[in-house]
Amino acid sequence: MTATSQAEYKAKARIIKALAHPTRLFIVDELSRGERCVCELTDMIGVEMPTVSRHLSQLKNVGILEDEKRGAQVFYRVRVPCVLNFFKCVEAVQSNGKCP
Amino acid sequence: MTATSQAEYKAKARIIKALAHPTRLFIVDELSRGERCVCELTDMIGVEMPTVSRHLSQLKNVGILEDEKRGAQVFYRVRVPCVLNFFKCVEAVQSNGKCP
DNA sequence: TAGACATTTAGCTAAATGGCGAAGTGCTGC
DNA sequence: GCAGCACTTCGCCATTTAGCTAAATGTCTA
Repeated sequence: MTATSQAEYKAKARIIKALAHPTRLFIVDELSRGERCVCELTDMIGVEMPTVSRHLSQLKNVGILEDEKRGAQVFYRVRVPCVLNFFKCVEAVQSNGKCP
Repeated sequence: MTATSQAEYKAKARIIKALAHPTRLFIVDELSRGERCVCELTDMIGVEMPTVSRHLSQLKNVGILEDEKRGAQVFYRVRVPCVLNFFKCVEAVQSNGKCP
């Protein structure tokens, strides 16, 4: 593995890692149905707002989500919808191995 | 988020987490071109064999890879090819956000 | 059966991660 | 202007992760 391709795998891994957490997976799934503000997501998830905020930052920093401030609230939405395809493939891994 | 769906997200996150590492991403990419034994992969990657073996175990444990022992060697291959689609989507995240 | 090779497992350490509460920032409405 | 809400950042701690070396397991061949 060359130094260059090593750096490329690292960059890609960083994006996948952003999805590799139950709470962040829930967030992406929920936002696939439309934008939500941080407080709405916090109500749905069982953790404190600072924690939710940090999960959202991670997803935004790698480019999966984008945010928009409207008044005192910040609304998040999915910027790259194809990440939702991950769910189907993950289900294939979980069950029979037959890809969709 | 109900306890049930929490458990489901956790199970899915575990699979995605298995992919969320540069070395494991390289392994999956390399095995997409055909099976390889542990020593071949170790030669390509710049880390010790025990480390490679543990990466392989993680990918196998979640069901992404399967292995076959032939003589003294163990060959690994991809069990669920659709995980390769992740690469294209990750590239979309990296660039313009346009899904493939 | 002994020695060499391929792989996995175990034990250790350093670094990263995820949670919390407290504190800081910024907008809104009184 | 200040009280209150929405959100982010900070500092802390517990847990997990990834690497290493050493040791264990399994296979082949002389």
